[in-house]
Amino acid sequence: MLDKTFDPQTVEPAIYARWEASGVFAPRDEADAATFSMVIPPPNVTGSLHLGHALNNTLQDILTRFERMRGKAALWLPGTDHAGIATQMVVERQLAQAGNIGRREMGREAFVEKVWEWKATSGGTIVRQLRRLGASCDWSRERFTLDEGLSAAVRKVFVALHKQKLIYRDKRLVNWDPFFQTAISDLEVEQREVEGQFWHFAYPLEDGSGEIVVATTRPETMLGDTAVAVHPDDERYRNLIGKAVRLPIVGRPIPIVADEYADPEKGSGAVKITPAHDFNDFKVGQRHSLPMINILDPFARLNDNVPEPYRGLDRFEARKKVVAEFEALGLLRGIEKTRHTVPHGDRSGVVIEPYLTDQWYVDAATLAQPAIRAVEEGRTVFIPRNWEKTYFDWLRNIEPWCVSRQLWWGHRIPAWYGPDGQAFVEETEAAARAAARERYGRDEPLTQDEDVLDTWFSSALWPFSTLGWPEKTEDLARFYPTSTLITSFDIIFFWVARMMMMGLHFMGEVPFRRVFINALVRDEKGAKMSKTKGNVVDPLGLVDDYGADALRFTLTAMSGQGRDIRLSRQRIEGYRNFGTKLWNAARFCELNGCVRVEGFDPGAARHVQNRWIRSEALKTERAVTAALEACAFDEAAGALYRFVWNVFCDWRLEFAKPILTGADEAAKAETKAMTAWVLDVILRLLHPIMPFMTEQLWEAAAAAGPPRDSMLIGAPWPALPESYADREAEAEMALVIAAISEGRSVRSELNVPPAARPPLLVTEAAPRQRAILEANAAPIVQMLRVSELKFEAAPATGAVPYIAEGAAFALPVAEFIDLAAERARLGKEVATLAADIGRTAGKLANPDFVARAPEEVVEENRERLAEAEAGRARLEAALERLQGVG
RNA sequence: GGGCGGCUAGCUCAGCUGGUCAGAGCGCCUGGUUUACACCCAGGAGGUCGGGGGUUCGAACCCCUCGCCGCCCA
Repeated sequence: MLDKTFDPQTVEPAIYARWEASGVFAPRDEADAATFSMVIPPPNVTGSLHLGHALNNTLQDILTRFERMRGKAALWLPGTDHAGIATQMVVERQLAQAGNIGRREMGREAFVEKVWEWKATSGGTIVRQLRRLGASCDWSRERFTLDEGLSAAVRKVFVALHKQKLIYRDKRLVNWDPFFQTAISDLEVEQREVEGQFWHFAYPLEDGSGEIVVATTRPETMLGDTAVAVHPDDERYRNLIGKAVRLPIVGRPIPIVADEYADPEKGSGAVKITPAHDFNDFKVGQRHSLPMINILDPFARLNDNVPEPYRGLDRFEARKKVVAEFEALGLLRGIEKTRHTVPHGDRSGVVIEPYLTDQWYVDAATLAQPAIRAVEEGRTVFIPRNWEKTYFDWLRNIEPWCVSRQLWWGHRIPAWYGPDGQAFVEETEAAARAAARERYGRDEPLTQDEDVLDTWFSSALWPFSTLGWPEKTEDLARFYPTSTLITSFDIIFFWVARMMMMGLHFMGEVPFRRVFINALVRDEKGAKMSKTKGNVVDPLGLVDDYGADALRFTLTAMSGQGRDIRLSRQRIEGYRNFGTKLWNAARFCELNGCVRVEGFDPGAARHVQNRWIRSEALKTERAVTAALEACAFDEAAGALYRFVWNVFCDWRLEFAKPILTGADEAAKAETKAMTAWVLDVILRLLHPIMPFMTEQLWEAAAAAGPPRDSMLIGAPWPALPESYADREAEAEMALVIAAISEGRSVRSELNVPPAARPPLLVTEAAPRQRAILEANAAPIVQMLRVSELKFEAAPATGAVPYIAEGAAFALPVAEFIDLAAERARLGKEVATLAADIGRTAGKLANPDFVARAPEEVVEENRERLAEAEAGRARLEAALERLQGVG
């Protein structure tokens, strides 16, 4: 016997444990089964579940469960990402809080050991949380980007790309994060618009013949200036090109060069050039072979390349001092307020410095070409398609990817340097030694590169490294390329594009056939959730309050493409109620003996209501299947919601009641069996979205009737035959439903007391309609709360007429009704019909419409007009009779 | 500056290839002891589909333009 309500708190974890123990999360072994595979976007080991994860993983789980039920060998491979900077930061902070010695004092080896300790105890919280959500991933294949196998893949890829000259070491400007003292990639830089100032500085010409004014938002960089640039066509400065200015404070003479980078329209038209600290200036410096003077240390303090009083100063201190000194020298020509964009580290939040260092780069432009083609040719498809544009834009303008990071937590770069600085890039130290011996003719001491690789470098290999590459594993052969990737738009560049590049390069095939980009979850006011704003909603709190099923259904129903999700508790409550509704429907079935019958053939049903609900179930199955195949998750949820609540509960079960209490034993037996069958179909169709409650109900229904072959998670998807469709039954029931609905409206609008039981008169009906109404008299009587169904003309006065599906009905309720109310109702009905008639007649009166519109549309309008006119005539007649009475 | 998305009932959103397309849920209002369900049932009110222009026999849907709002890139 089912409890009064579903109790997710206790039931869900127990069900999950049973699923997990049963081994059903692993792909089935059958060799000839079609495969479905998907890798999880690996969350950071430091992370905990937020709503974005909840949505993303719910959708993945839906697909996995769907395909598993369809009999495919379905693999959803989980894992986590070592998240270089983030993890290092977490552990450093923890060490500091515990009063421990810092990372640098501790040394690399000891620190990395601490991080592993941390990972063992606190890492992977999120993986446990995914279980609470119901994620049916194959935990036996769980991976971590720093696993031995994945590390081997990283080394192999790095070495191979190096030998192919697609990875190289170069001295270039990087985005330097002074907080972490590491280089970061372009993508990890956030451009923030801030209030700033332009300081106008005068640089005296060396020959004393005047000055040239430059403006800057970063005054301290002037200490590293090595030129002033003017536009070659700028008349004002033409005669100064080739001359020099004496750099104030520093005293260094620097040349005035002609370069188109200088914009005559901006400021004075002259621009100071600091090649070692600005990306544009760097290019100018290269064009004019200017010296590049690095004036910063890794902490963004000024180094020994600046005058003594500035050495060791923080960059912002130095800025103030430079401005003060210019002012003292009488060379400050003005200060102007401005809004400008300043690069900030996305993790550290500090201002990023362009910084000249040696780093490893991936030749992304070359690797991007096949990645672009694959999407152009549709070998990988984005859903929604619009995102392809974003993908192309980025890949077509891609810059070299700086992959080295000055961190300790990550994959150490497999490069060893000889005494002369020669790099030997090999998968192992032994191989590097061998290579060195070859070059030097003897063993020389080698030192390994101190740096590690960008975390995204290992994530880029995720779709094949997790399947065992570089080993030729069975999994790799079976599951690569993966079927679908479900992820969020914000990592199309970081991750999706890079997986495409690496997958194509090393596997020769795209890493996934489809990329579904899911929505962004916001708070109910539409704001992006962020820790700093404090509006982050913890999904597990919602799971505790409403159950995982309710949260999953909510996220799914709201996951429409191209729109953000604004999540509110009210909404979740609504879908929790939906679950309760289903639960109660199942209780009804149980209470009324709607038990599954061995060998029951829905196709052989005779009773119109059973043929009808079978036909409706078929439509729903088709809609849900098509929606899930197309990743239209919200449509699947919507179709199920409507079917369960508005068809099955609102109508089917109500129709069943008179049969179940009636005397027709054959109809009763058929109705019970059909009801149980439909409930089973519902449970199966709904299972991917609401796995817990459906599993529970599946088990409960197994108490009676034939035994179950498996848990619901392993049950086959209902692929119903087309022969279950029954247009005739649908049309019949449409009339019955309309007769009841319209009749209810009449009663309600005229305030007929609920207890009143007038007869329902059918005053006009086609012979077929008459037969249908006769056959369905029982449910109509019960659901419309009338005494009986009679086929006769309405009495001259006091019967309230209404129209449904072209048939005319009347309720003789004269004694209850307020004539004014009835007049108002009829008046309104007539007005509605008149408006419709006006619109339709107008169309038909238009010769262009009749001539140009398709014949079927014209015909449809003719029928519509005729029906509306007939209805209006009847209601007007009624209105007239009423006038007579009133 | 370039690109993308949004602007439909009080709120959150559906409306797929132009022709019952003006819808749903929540909220609101009115009824309800119909033995599955008040996390419910029945009924109802609410919108000139952001503004303007155009294409078309016909536009929430296509085109142009303007206006806000959000995001991405430079």
